[in-house]
Amino acid sequence: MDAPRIESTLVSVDVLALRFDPATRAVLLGVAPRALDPFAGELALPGVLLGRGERLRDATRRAVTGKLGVAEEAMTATGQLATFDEPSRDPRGPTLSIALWATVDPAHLGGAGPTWVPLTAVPPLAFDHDRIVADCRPLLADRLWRDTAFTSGLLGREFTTAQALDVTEVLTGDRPYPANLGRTMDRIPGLERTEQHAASLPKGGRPPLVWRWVS
Amino acid sequence: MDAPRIESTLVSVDVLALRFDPATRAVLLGVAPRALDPFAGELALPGVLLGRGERLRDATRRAVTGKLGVAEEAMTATGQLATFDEPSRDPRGPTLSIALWATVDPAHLGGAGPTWVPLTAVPPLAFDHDRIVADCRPLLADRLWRDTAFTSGLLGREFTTAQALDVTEVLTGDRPYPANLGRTMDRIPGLERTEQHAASLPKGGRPPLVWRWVS
DNA sequence: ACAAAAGTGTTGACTTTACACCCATGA
DNA sequence: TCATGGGTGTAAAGTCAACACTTTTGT
Repeated sequence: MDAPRIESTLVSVDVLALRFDPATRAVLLGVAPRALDPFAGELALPGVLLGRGERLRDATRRAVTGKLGVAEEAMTATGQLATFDEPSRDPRGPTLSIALWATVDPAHLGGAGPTWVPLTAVPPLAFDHDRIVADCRPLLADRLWRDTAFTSGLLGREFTTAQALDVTEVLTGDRPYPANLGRTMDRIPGLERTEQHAASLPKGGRPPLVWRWVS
Repeated sequence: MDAPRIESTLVSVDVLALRFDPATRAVLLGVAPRALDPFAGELALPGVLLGRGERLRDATRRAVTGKLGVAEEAMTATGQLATFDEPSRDPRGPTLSIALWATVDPAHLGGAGPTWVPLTAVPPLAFDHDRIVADCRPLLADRLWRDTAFTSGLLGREFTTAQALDVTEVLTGDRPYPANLGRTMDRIPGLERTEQHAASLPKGGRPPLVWRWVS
């Protein structure tokens, strides 16, 4: 807090960019092959060095647009997860890593395809990113249905019960009964069940309800 | 994550150093008057600039021993809370602040007295430290009885039901029934009720049970 | 004995979980 | 009309809050 006596730390922002894919019923994590020296060519979380005076949210945006090639408008929400301070995590030297989540709306995805891998089957990543993903998974699960920014960012403004079931299953590890999840969602302020039903599924079956965020 | 294009951010570590005082039945926050230029003389959370390659826990230790004059052995546990990134929070320039908690054992307190203020009545602090304390309060309350390192650090290796009631009241805002808190504690792994009873209270009344951490 | 404060047992309300049954759709 | 899968209602199980009552101390 006083005069810097030693050279200050580098701070990187590493992002868990998430989107839900209704077709494969999976939550996908955005990763990109590294362009430069350490771990060049290997997959890694999108990350940037935090600029002086830069806000975490802006750095997150920079990482997702720059490294993943996702359009700015596609980013729906962001938030903090945790900080990783292992000095050896970057071979170039000690670097603090602040992990954040960001949700991406598949509808506004540009053409250039970043690599999206299922959150349930993340391949080995560069640096300590495997550990970051592993440590942050329970934090993400905890946010679902309790942090509305996160939940609505992931599911979009409108979604069906079936999609809600899928997302919950991926993040928490088990699939709730549809009835019970419906009651959970009924208790969430700003979320309402509509009269609409989604287009029915290829295999038949009753078409699911559509839910919508209002606030 | 690549070559630094802009000057990197300064990172400070600001600590919510907490101890429980059975005599006044209060949770106390350690603060210290600032020695140097910005806000000199005003009270502030103990904080230091994070050194290059320094671990957060070490910086926390440095802040608590250096700024509060608390002995190294008195620090019982530490943990992360949140990161504050408002660029204008430090008049000297943009500085990231990582807030952490640390628990201090009153038994090992040195002679030199830092300022301990009740967590329920924190005076105005320098920088944005008022905001940090306000934002972190619910995070602390959430950790009680769920994070054993935090809880045992705050209450010590042995404590009475009465003290547990007091700490819970300060952090959560209302005082549970002794019976119900006892049942909550029964469910915590590593915590056991002993056969001992504490010395009785000045005003009379039944002496409370002693609880002890085992693991 | 009385007041104070902690501990015990129990009850009712509420929440969570589970499941049997009903409905809507494609094949 | 059958298989598929979501929706409804409900009942059992579990959790939580409240309180009457008992126990142990100081005065």
